[in-house]
Amino acid sequence: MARVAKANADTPQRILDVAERLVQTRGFNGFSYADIASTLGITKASLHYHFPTKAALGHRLIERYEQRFLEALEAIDRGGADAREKLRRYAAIYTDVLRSNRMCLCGMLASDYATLAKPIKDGVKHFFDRNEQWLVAVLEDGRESGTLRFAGSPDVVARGIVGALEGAMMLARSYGEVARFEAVADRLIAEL
Amino acid sequence: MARVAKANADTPQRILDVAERLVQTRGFNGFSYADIASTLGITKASLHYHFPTKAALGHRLIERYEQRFLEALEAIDRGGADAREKLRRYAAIYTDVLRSNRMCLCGMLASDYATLAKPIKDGVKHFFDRNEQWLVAVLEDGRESGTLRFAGSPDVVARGIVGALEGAMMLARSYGEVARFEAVADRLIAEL
DNA sequence: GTCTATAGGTGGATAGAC
DNA sequence: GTCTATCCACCTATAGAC
Repeated sequence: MARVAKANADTPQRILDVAERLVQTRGFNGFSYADIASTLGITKASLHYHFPTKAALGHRLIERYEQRFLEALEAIDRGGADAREKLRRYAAIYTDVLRSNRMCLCGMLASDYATLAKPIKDGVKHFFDRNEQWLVAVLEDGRESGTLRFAGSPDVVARGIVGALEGAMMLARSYGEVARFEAVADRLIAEL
Repeated sequence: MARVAKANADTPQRILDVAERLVQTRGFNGFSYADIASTLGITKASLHYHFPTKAALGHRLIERYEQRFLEALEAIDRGGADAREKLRRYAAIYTDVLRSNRMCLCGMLASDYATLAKPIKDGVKHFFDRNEQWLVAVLEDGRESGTLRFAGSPDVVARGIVGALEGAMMLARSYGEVARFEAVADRLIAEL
């Protein structure tokens, strides 16, 4: 017989949910196990049972985030949109994150980079590598089909897009103005 | 009679120098008074004499950083270069910071934004406001003189430039590749 | 203006009962 | 798997001698 639905998801997932929000809003050095514990109503000791160290928690956080991000990119690919519309949907992922007053998890970790453990550093770079790869494919497709027009290598353009969206996101969040991000993102895509 | 030159600059400046580097590399929550003290060979108590609280130190840090940044912009204005060359020199400021393995101080503080005291938050926004104002003037001048060509309002373009440079800087620093930043910055300016 | 000493709190992390 | 209790290192900050 199927288990009766629990009111709460399993504890590791709930821990990751809270930790993810904290990293996205306060940075990796801006929260503690005590913050997560008090939010969930459990003790710090329980957290350490599921994630022995903060570095281990951070590593799992990044794995899950990338996994979900890649799934979102695959969903865009399955949508059958043209290259320009794919870029719009890519930017819309950022907009959605920003609407909840959060930064991109990896954008946040990129600024904390110097203080992070090696596996987390590698996770951050891997995330951005995958983003760039996806964008390069979209840009090449768009250029070939005549949907997009741009000078220079798709590689540099892709890096420019990721950087521009991450940067615009960080600034818009400081001002508390999502519209700031949207205006910049719209223009960025319109220029291609 | 002139004072004999001291081997060290006055203590407050030396404290600010060290703290600035720490914020630019590790973020505001990634360093402590102990880090500054050990670097300078003085005690934490002495630091508190010059800067009572960490927030006060951060506030002074941002004031000094903006002051120097504005001086650099004035130097560009005095150089008599055309609008495009002014943008190149603007980007070169970022490149120089990045070469010393640092992030922009305010870009770093923007990611720590949620954890900062109000005066520091205001300082961050003020810094970016001034950047945008300067860029808008350059963009308008470039458009009128025919040196630059771009669609949309100078305001949005200016915000796009600041965000793109800050974001590209943060990513390039994670990869430890200044060239990554330069390629993106060059293309950004070439597209105008 | 810099020191010693310390307060009072919080950080990540562990041992062992239940 | 969660708890109580605890460790110890570190945090920001202050008091008071020199």
